[in-house]
Amino acid sequence: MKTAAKPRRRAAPRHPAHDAGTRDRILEAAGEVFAAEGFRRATVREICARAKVNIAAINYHFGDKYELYREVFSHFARAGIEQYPVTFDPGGKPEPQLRAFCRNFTRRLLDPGRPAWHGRLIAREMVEPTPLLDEIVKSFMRPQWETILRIVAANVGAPPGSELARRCATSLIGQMLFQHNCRAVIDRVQPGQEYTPEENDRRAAFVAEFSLAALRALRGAAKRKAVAR
Amino acid sequence: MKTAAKPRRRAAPRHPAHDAGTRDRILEAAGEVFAAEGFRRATVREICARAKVNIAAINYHFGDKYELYREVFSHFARAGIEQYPVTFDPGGKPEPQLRAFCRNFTRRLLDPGRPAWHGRLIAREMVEPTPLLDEIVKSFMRPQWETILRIVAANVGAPPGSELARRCATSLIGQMLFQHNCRAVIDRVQPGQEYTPEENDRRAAFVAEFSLAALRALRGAAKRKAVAR
Amino acid sequence: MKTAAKPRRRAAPRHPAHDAGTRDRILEAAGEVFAAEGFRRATVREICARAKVNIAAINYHFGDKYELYREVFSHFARAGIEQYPVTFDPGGKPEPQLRAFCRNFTRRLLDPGRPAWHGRLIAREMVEPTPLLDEIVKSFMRPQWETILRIVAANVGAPPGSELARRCATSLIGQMLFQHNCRAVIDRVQPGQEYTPEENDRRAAFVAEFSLAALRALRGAAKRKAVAR
Amino acid sequence: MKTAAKPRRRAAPRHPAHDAGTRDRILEAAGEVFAAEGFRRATVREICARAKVNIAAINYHFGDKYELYREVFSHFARAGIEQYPVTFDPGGKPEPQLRAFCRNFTRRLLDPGRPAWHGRLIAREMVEPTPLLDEIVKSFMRPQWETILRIVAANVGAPPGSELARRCATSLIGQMLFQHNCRAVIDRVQPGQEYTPEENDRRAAFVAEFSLAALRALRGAAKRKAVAR
DNA sequence: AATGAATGAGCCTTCATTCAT
DNA sequence: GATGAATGAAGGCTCATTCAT
Repeated sequence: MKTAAKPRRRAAPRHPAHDAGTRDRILEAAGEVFAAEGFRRATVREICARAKVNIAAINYHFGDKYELYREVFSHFARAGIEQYPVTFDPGGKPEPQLRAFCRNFTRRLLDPGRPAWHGRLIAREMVEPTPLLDEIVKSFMRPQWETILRIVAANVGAPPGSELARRCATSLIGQMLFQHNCRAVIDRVQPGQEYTPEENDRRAAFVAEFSLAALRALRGAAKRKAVAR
Repeated sequence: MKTAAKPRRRAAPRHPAHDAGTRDRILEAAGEVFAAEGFRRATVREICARAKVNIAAINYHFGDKYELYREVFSHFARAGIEQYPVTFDPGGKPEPQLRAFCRNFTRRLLDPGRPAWHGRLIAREMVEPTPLLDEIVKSFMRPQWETILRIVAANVGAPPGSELARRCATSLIGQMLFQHNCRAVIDRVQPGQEYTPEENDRRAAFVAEFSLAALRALRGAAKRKAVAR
Repeated sequence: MKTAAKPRRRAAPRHPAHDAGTRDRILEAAGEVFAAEGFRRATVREICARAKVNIAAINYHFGDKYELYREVFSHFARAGIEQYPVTFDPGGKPEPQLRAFCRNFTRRLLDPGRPAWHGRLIAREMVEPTPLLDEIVKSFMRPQWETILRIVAANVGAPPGSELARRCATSLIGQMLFQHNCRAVIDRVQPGQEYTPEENDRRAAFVAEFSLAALRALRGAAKRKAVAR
Repeated sequence: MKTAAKPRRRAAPRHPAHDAGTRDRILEAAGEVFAAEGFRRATVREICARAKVNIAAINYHFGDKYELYREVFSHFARAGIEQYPVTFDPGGKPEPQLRAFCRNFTRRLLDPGRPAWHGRLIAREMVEPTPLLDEIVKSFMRPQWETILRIVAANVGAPPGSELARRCATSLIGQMLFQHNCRAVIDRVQPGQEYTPEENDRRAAFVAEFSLAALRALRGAAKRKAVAR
């Protein structure tokens, strides 16, 4: 992760379909390891071992560890978004949209499979930022954040740009991220947690209902306040 | 992080007013660095440099890096708890208790001062556990978790052991921890954040109101459901 | 000297004629240093300096200092045994066998050349044991000890399992090992020692004659005692 | 163990009979540790811990670790020699003298008690010499070596200065030192060894008889050779 | 006379990276 | 296109020693 230019970074390989993909195997293994360990704790040796490639392959294909990390991120970005989209339909009913958002967001964090890696990479990045964070924020988080803001805003009956909407969205996301980032503690304080898809969906559903209850109440309060004025 | 006993660890210095306390300077610097970087990323060299002591001083006073970490934790534990207590008064009103809890918990995480390091150490420990975590859970988190559970339970009208109470408490804590752990992202997505004591209290107040609204609604729902049966 | 498996240890290099063998240079230098200093006092820095390789090369090729040590041991074991074998021929005459054993054993300890390192490593291990000792005893010493016991037993006319044979063999080996392990003292008390191959053979011959005289006498005594009964 | 002069070394303490002897406690503990571990592996921390004195006490009383080692050596020299003397009586019978020497020498090496430390220090010094060795040789070993030579010479019927006598004496001592220095191996190859005083005396007796048998035979051979001329 | 505290050199190891096929 | 080998920086830790009471 040098700050200076990377003189030795190669472009994408000239013959991308060579042997079923050394490069792809690395991306796969790296996704796994980065998602599980974060950027810093992940080691290139571990990644190469899992990908069954030489340790120099990372440097050859990606330049350095950090560039690999970037590639991994954008490589899984598409899969993650396609599988667990966050969309806002102005004509749709607000509550189901929020429920869907919670479900997809939670799956992205807690499901063990590959498409979930993307969500986990972002979660990691929140806790342990790398220089990539700025790019992620610009290209990825901000748009989704706007979407979420609109969903929440529609539920709470306040403009997406309002402080109220922002705070509500923050509360909503915090509840879900906590369940992933702090799993080590949750599992110790409340032993016997399961992370089956069904149980994860129950978690998501609870967060949705908890938050919807809050949003409804706050919407009412906001209205009453407005009326009172 | 040896598993065997540490025969060489010293007790507190006999001449506490030696020269402003090398040992204390180390604890101070270590608190700073551990809170900011976490156990693994923190280096003893950095800590010693900040404390302006020789690198071997850590070995002398604490045995090794991990024992220093433990010591830092318990050193700031007292200050953190005294300053920002979490208590439950069975005779008190549930809602103010929850508001007080939110305020203290948030301060412990977001205030820039020293007594807040304790909260931050725990937050770090959640994201990047060390063997200390098991001890912390047993001696520190579990009791506080029980307290929080009771506060939440009193608000939602369900027994502290119920799944409902547990899920609500999880949601509550997640909202607050998120604001600390993911500050790097929040500050980028919502630029212009301030972390003055006043603003932190406002954050706490919002989480409290958001959650109280949810709890009230869930309490009603639970009751209605009970009646309906 | 980890107890766990060493996943990262490499097999012998695929391109053995790389540049005269970094790996071999390390083994050579390590043999030299370990034989001269013992495991603990030998430093990887010294070894790498002599081998003119980077200090991390040891980690790359062998995992850690202790694994290097093991490798050095077995690397020189073959040479040492092939060059200076210890065998027992049941049909052969006992006395020449004992003389040959003394000659080979002594050469293994005192000859300045490389094949003698093996004997010296074992001599070191006797004085300053490492965990490797248990392995050496099992895989290497015990078989040779049995051989020596049989040679001695044939000379003294007692079964190899008898206490007499064991004590005699111990005396025999002690005489030779002393000349290597305690060379520092011998050279000072009896200045002017030479360690030419010829002189070493004379040492061996004396130990053989000294011991044979003793064995013959003990054999006679044992017989007479047996007759007397 | 600097080679330069020791500027900070204190003379013996001014009030030697202060409190039952911090200094003596250090000597005692150091004897124990040095005898068991050798100079280099022994640590001042371990010694101070056993002596229950501050770690700086060694420096205060002895200057540095090496000077302590010297003091320990000469401190126990007297006790060792008095308890296990090596003497030669020109009028005495040679064989009992050799038996006595073997017994005393072996006790000095294998007995667990304090007076044996001195012998063990010397044995250590043989295997792992320090600069002290030269002094020991001059002041201590050489005289004893002469005595032993005379005993052996009287038994083998050759002049003490002869090569024969020297070689015989070397063989004799080697047998005994081996049993101490290489105990780690002996115990593994021949499990079940005991080191009771009685058993140690049996070891000594065997070495004596083994060597006496050899010496007698060599004496005869030497005579016959002389007659033949 | 004695000590707790502090020091600096040195050790083994790990890691991402780069060299030379 | 791919790899085994090699590198240098950095990290945690231990030790004998010295400082300042």
